[in-house]
Amino acid sequence: MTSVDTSALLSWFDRAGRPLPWRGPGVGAWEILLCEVMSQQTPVARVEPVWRAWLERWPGPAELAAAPAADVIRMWGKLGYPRRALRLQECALVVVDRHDGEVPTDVEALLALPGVGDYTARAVACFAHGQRVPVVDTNVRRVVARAVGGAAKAGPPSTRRDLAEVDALLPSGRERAVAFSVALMELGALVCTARVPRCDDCPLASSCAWLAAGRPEWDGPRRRTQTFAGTDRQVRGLLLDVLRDGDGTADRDRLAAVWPDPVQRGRALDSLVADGLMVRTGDVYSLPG
DNA sequence: CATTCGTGGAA
DNA sequence: TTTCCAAGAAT
Repeated sequence: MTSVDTSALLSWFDRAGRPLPWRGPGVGAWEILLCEVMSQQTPVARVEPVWRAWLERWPGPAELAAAPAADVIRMWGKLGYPRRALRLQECALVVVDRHDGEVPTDVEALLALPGVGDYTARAVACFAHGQRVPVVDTNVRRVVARAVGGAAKAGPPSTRRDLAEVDALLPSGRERAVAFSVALMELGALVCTARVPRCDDCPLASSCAWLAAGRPEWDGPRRRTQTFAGTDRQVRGLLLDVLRDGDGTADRDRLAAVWPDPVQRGRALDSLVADGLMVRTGDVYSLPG
Protein backbone atom coordinates (compact mmCIF):
# COMPACT_ATOMS: atom_id res chain seq x y z
CA MET A 1 0.00 0.00 0.00
CA THR A 2 1.50 3.26 -1.11
CA SER A 3 1.40 5.96 1.49
CA VAL A 4 1.62 9.73 1.61
CA ASP A 5 4.70 11.53 2.85
CA THR A 6 3.01 13.35 5.69
CA SER A 7 6.08 15.26 6.80
CA ALA A 8 6.69 16.68 3.35
CA LEU A 9 3.00 17.53 3.06
CA LEU A 10 2.84 19.34 6.40
CA SER A 11 6.03 21.20 5.72
CA TRP A 12 4.65 22.34 2.40
CA PHE A 13 1.45 23.53 4.06
CA ASP A 14 3.37 25.59 6.60
CA ARG A 15 5.11 27.28 3.73
CA ALA A 16 2.39 27.60 1.13
CA GLY A 17 -0.98 27.23 2.83
CA ARG A 18 -3.39 30.13 2.55
CA PRO A 19 -4.17 32.13 5.68
CA LEU A 20 -7.91 31.64 5.41
CA PRO A 21 -9.81 33.49 8.14
CA TRP A 22 -11.50 30.38 9.53
CA ARG A 23 -8.16 28.71 10.07
CA GLY A 24 -7.02 31.19 12.67
CA PRO A 25 -6.92 30.40 16.39
CA GLY A 26 -10.04 31.13 18.35
CA VAL A 27 -12.43 30.39 15.50
CA GLY A 28 -15.43 28.60 16.95
CA ALA A 29 -17.16 25.45 15.78
CA TRP A 30 -20.20 27.30 14.50
CA GLU A 31 -18.02 29.58 12.41
CA ILE A 32 -16.26 26.59 10.94
CA LEU A 33 -19.51 24.80 10.24
CA LEU A 34 -20.71 27.95 8.50
CA CYS A 35 -17.71 28.21 6.21
CA GLU A 36 -17.89 24.52 5.37
CA VAL A 37 -21.53 24.76 4.33
CA MET A 38 -20.86 27.89 2.31
CA SER A 39 -17.94 26.18 0.61
CA GLN A 40 -20.02 23.26 -0.64
CA GLN A 41 -19.55 23.46 -4.41
CA THR A 42 -18.55 27.11 -4.13
CA PRO A 43 -15.02 28.51 -4.58
CA VAL A 44 -13.45 29.59 -1.31
CA ALA A 45 -12.58 33.03 -2.64
CA ARG A 46 -16.26 33.79 -3.07
CA VAL A 47 -17.13 32.51 0.38
CA GLU A 48 -14.81 34.68 2.44
CA PRO A 49 -16.59 38.07 2.26
CA VAL A 50 -20.01 36.50 2.76
CA TRP A 51 -18.76 34.49 5.73
CA ARG A 52 -17.48 37.67 7.41
CA ALA A 53 -20.64 39.68 6.79
CA TRP A 54 -22.82 36.77 7.89
CA LEU A 55 -21.10 36.37 11.23
CA GLU A 56 -21.17 40.08 11.84
CA ARG A 57 -24.93 40.02 11.48
CA TRP A 58 -25.63 36.64 13.07
CA PRO A 59 -22.71 35.69 15.33
CA GLY A 60 -24.17 32.37 16.39
CA PRO A 61 -26.88 29.80 15.73
CA ALA A 62 -29.33 31.51 18.08
CA GLU A 63 -29.24 34.75 16.12
CA LEU A 64 -29.55 32.96 12.80
CA ALA A 65 -32.42 30.82 14.00
CA ALA A 66 -34.39 33.95 14.90
CA ALA A 67 -33.82 35.76 11.61
CA PRO A 68 -36.45 36.20 8.89
CA ALA A 69 -35.89 33.68 6.10
CA ALA A 70 -35.96 36.50 3.54
CA ASP A 71 -32.93 38.09 5.22
CA VAL A 72 -31.14 34.75 5.25
CA ILE A 73 -31.71 34.26 1.52
CA ARG A 74 -30.55 37.80 0.80
CA MET A 75 -27.44 37.49 2.94
CA TRP A 76 -26.58 34.26 1.16
CA GLY A 77 -26.20 36.46 -1.90
CA LYS A 78 -24.97 34.71 -4.99
CA LEU A 79 -23.09 31.84 -3.45
CA GLY A 80 -25.36 29.53 -5.41
CA TYR A 81 -27.64 26.68 -4.39
CA PRO A 82 -29.74 28.94 -2.13
CA ARG A 83 -31.47 25.98 -0.53
CA ARG A 84 -28.27 25.70 1.47
CA ALA A 85 -29.18 28.99 3.15
CA LEU A 86 -32.51 27.60 4.30
CA ARG A 87 -30.96 24.37 5.49
CA LEU A 88 -28.39 26.37 7.37
CA GLN A 89 -31.10 28.16 9.25
CA GLU A 90 -32.82 24.84 9.98
CA CYS A 91 -29.47 23.61 11.18
CA ALA A 92 -29.15 26.58 13.51
CA LEU A 93 -32.58 25.81 14.87
CA VAL A 94 -31.67 22.21 15.59
CA VAL A 95 -28.42 23.24 17.24
CA VAL A 96 -30.29 25.63 19.50
CA ASP A 97 -33.21 23.33 20.26
CA ARG A 98 -31.51 19.98 20.59
CA HIS A 99 -27.87 20.73 21.32
CA ASP A 100 -28.11 23.61 23.75
CA GLY A 101 -26.72 26.01 21.16
CA GLU A 102 -23.46 24.09 20.78
CA VAL A 103 -22.29 22.42 17.58
CA PRO A 104 -22.26 18.64 18.17
CA THR A 105 -18.94 16.84 18.24
CA ASP A 106 -19.95 13.34 17.13
CA VAL A 107 -19.93 12.64 13.42
CA GLU A 108 -23.23 10.85 13.86
CA ALA A 109 -24.89 13.84 15.50
CA LEU A 110 -23.41 16.18 12.92
CA LEU A 111 -24.74 14.03 10.10
CA ALA A 112 -28.22 14.49 11.50
CA LEU A 113 -28.05 18.27 11.01
CA PRO A 114 -29.80 19.74 7.96
CA GLY A 115 -27.36 20.51 5.16
CA VAL A 116 -24.58 18.50 6.78
CA GLY A 117 -23.46 15.44 4.86
CA ASP A 118 -20.54 13.06 4.84
CA TYR A 119 -17.95 15.70 4.02
CA THR A 120 -19.17 18.55 6.22
CA ALA A 121 -19.82 16.35 9.25
CA ARG A 122 -16.26 15.06 9.25
CA ALA A 123 -14.78 18.43 8.36
CA VAL A 124 -16.42 19.94 11.45
CA ALA A 125 -15.50 16.99 13.66
CA CYS A 126 -11.92 17.28 12.48
CA PHE A 127 -11.27 20.99 11.97
CA ALA A 128 -13.51 22.33 14.73
CA HIS A 129 -13.21 19.58 17.31
CA GLY A 130 -9.80 18.12 16.54
CA GLN A 131 -11.01 14.58 15.94
CA ARG A 132 -9.10 12.00 13.98
CA VAL A 133 -11.59 11.21 11.24
CA PRO A 134 -11.11 10.96 7.49
CA VAL A 135 -12.20 14.12 5.66
CA VAL A 136 -12.94 13.45 2.03
CA ASP A 137 -13.80 16.19 -0.38
CA THR A 138 -13.24 16.50 -4.10
CA ASN A 139 -9.68 17.73 -3.55
CA VAL A 140 -8.74 14.82 -1.36
CA ARG A 141 -10.29 12.35 -3.76
CA ARG A 142 -8.26 13.76 -6.62
CA VAL A 143 -4.96 13.93 -4.72
CA VAL A 144 -5.32 10.38 -3.48
CA ALA A 145 -6.38 9.13 -6.91
CA ARG A 146 -3.16 10.54 -8.33
CA ALA A 147 -0.59 10.16 -5.58
CA VAL A 148 -1.73 6.71 -4.50
CA GLY A 149 -3.86 5.38 -7.31
CA GLY A 150 -1.78 6.61 -10.21
CA ALA A 151 -4.84 7.85 -12.10
CA ALA A 152 -5.41 11.29 -13.57
CA LYS A 153 -8.65 11.79 -11.72
CA ALA A 154 -10.81 10.14 -9.12
CA GLY A 155 -13.40 7.61 -10.16
CA PRO A 156 -17.07 7.98 -9.29
CA PRO A 157 -17.53 8.81 -5.60
CA SER A 158 -18.33 6.02 -3.20
CA THR A 159 -18.56 7.19 0.37
CA ARG A 160 -17.68 3.87 1.97
CA ARG A 161 -14.73 3.21 -0.26
CA ASP A 162 -13.46 6.79 -0.21
CA LEU A 163 -13.61 7.01 3.57
CA ALA A 164 -11.84 3.69 4.00
CA GLU A 165 -9.13 4.66 1.56
CA VAL A 166 -8.38 7.98 3.23
CA ASP A 167 -8.69 6.48 6.70
CA ALA A 168 -5.89 4.08 5.78
CA LEU A 169 -3.65 7.05 4.95
CA LEU A 170 -4.44 9.03 8.09
CA PRO A 171 -1.55 9.56 10.52
CA SER A 172 -2.10 7.91 13.89
CA GLY A 173 -1.87 11.01 16.06
CA ARG A 174 -4.90 13.24 16.38
CA GLU A 175 -3.24 16.57 15.80
CA ARG A 176 -1.18 15.21 12.96
CA ALA A 177 -4.26 13.67 11.40
CA VAL A 178 -6.04 17.03 11.49
CA ALA A 179 -3.07 18.79 9.93
CA PHE A 180 -2.87 16.04 7.33
CA SER A 181 -6.45 16.57 6.18
CA VAL A 182 -6.14 20.35 6.05
CA ALA A 183 -2.95 20.07 4.05
CA LEU A 184 -4.24 17.42 1.68
CA MET A 185 -7.25 19.56 0.82
CA GLU A 186 -5.05 22.57 0.36
CA LEU A 187 -2.71 20.65 -1.89
CA GLY A 188 -5.61 19.72 -4.11
CA ALA A 189 -6.80 23.31 -4.18
CA LEU A 190 -3.45 24.93 -4.96
CA VAL A 191 -1.12 22.39 -6.57
CA CYS A 192 -2.77 19.10 -7.48
CA THR A 193 -5.55 20.92 -9.31
CA ALA A 194 -8.04 19.40 -11.71
CA ARG A 195 -6.99 21.25 -14.84
CA VAL A 196 -3.31 22.13 -14.72
CA PRO A 197 -1.48 20.30 -11.93
CA ARG A 198 1.68 22.05 -10.80
CA CYS A 199 3.72 18.93 -10.18
CA ASP A 200 6.92 20.98 -10.08
CA ASP A 201 5.72 22.53 -6.84
CA CYS A 202 4.30 19.38 -5.30
CA PRO A 203 5.70 18.07 -2.01
CA LEU A 204 4.53 14.58 -2.95
CA ALA A 205 6.14 14.55 -6.39
CA SER A 206 8.88 12.10 -5.45
CA SER A 207 6.36 9.47 -4.38
CA CYS A 208 3.39 10.26 -6.60
CA ALA A 209 2.18 7.19 -8.49
CA TRP A 210 0.60 9.27 -11.25
CA LEU A 211 3.72 11.33 -11.85
CA ALA A 212 5.87 8.20 -11.77
CA ALA A 213 3.68 6.67 -14.46
CA GLY A 214 4.24 9.68 -16.67
CA ARG A 215 0.97 11.44 -15.88
CA PRO A 216 -1.21 9.20 -18.04
CA GLU A 217 -4.47 10.73 -19.20
CA TRP A 218 -7.80 9.71 -17.77
CA ASP A 219 -9.14 6.73 -19.72
CA GLY A 220 -12.31 6.17 -17.78
CA PRO A 221 -15.76 7.29 -18.86
CA ARG A 222 -16.03 11.00 -19.49
CA ARG A 223 -18.46 12.69 -17.19
CA ARG A 224 -21.59 13.90 -18.90
CA THR A 225 -20.98 17.55 -19.56
CA GLN A 226 -23.51 19.44 -17.51
CA THR A 227 -25.39 21.93 -19.57
CA PHE A 228 -26.66 24.95 -17.75
CA ALA A 229 -28.14 27.34 -20.27
CA GLY A 230 -31.83 26.75 -20.54
CA THR A 231 -32.13 24.46 -17.53
CA ASP A 232 -34.60 24.87 -14.71
CA ARG A 233 -31.58 25.56 -12.59
CA GLN A 234 -30.74 28.67 -14.56
CA VAL A 235 -34.34 29.80 -14.60
CA ARG A 236 -34.69 29.37 -10.85
CA GLY A 237 -31.58 31.46 -10.39
CA LEU A 238 -32.84 34.23 -12.63
CA LEU A 239 -36.23 34.30 -10.95
CA LEU A 240 -34.91 34.31 -7.41
CA ASP A 241 -32.47 37.04 -8.38
CA VAL A 242 -35.40 39.30 -9.20
CA LEU A 243 -36.66 38.99 -5.64
CA ARG A 244 -33.24 39.26 -4.06
CA ASP A 245 -32.44 42.52 -5.78
CA GLY A 246 -35.69 44.37 -5.27
CA ASP A 247 -37.94 44.75 -2.26
CA GLY A 248 -38.46 41.02 -2.07
CA THR A 249 -41.61 40.86 -4.15
CA ALA A 250 -42.46 40.65 -7.83
CA ASP A 251 -45.57 40.15 -9.90
CA ARG A 252 -45.89 37.80 -12.86
CA ASP A 253 -44.92 40.45 -15.38
CA ARG A 254 -41.61 41.22 -13.75
CA LEU A 255 -40.82 37.53 -13.50
CA ALA A 256 -41.89 36.90 -17.07
CA ALA A 257 -39.40 39.51 -18.16
CA VAL A 258 -36.44 37.35 -17.14
CA TRP A 259 -37.85 34.10 -18.61
CA PRO A 260 -40.64 34.38 -21.18
CA ASP A 261 -41.49 30.69 -21.56
CA PRO A 262 -44.52 30.31 -19.27
CA VAL A 263 -44.24 26.56 -18.95
CA GLN A 264 -40.69 26.46 -17.72
CA ARG A 265 -41.14 29.61 -15.68
CA GLY A 266 -44.15 28.11 -13.97
CA ARG A 267 -42.32 24.90 -13.24
CA ALA A 268 -39.39 26.80 -11.78
CA LEU A 269 -41.62 28.98 -9.62
CA ASP A 270 -43.48 25.94 -8.33
CA SER A 271 -40.24 24.31 -7.33
CA LEU A 272 -38.97 27.48 -5.67
CA VAL A 273 -42.15 27.67 -3.64
CA ALA A 274 -41.92 23.98 -2.81
CA ASP A 275 -38.37 24.55 -1.58
CA GLY A 276 -39.47 27.42 0.61
CA LEU A 277 -37.42 29.97 -1.26
CA MET A 278 -40.53 31.88 -2.35
CA VAL A 279 -44.13 32.23 -1.31
CA ARG A 280 -46.98 33.02 -3.64
CA THR A 281 -49.82 35.35 -2.71
CA GLY A 282 -52.28 35.53 -5.56
CA ASP A 283 -50.37 37.07 -8.43
CA VAL A 284 -47.34 38.10 -6.42
CA TYR A 285 -44.26 36.12 -5.45
CA SER A 286 -42.12 37.15 -2.51
CA LEU A 287 -39.28 35.99 -0.34
CA PRO A 288 -40.49 34.00 2.67
CA GLY A 289 -41.07 35.93 5.86
C1' DC B 1 -26.48 4.53 -7.82
C1' DA B 2 -28.03 8.72 -10.70
C1' DT B 3 -30.04 13.44 -10.74
C1' DT B 4 -30.91 17.75 -9.33
C1' DC B 5 -29.65 21.98 -7.37
C1' DG B 6 -26.47 28.30 -8.78
C1' DT B 7 -22.95 31.02 -9.95
C1' DG B 8 -18.86 32.77 -11.84
C1' DG B 9 -13.94 32.50 -13.07
C1' DA B 10 -10.36 30.48 -15.83
C1' DA B 11 -8.32 27.84 -19.61
C1' DT C 1 -16.77 30.73 -27.47
C1' DT C 2 -17.23 26.74 -25.09
C1' DT C 3 -16.06 23.80 -21.52
C1' DC C 4 -14.79 22.65 -17.09
C1' DC C 5 -15.41 22.72 -12.38
C1' DA C 6 -15.40 24.59 -7.43
C1' DA C 7 -14.31 22.44 0.86
C1' DG C 8 -21.54 18.40 -1.54
C1' DA C 9 -26.26 17.24 0.08
C1' DA C 10 -30.72 15.45 -0.60
C1' DT C 11 -33.66 12.49 -2.91
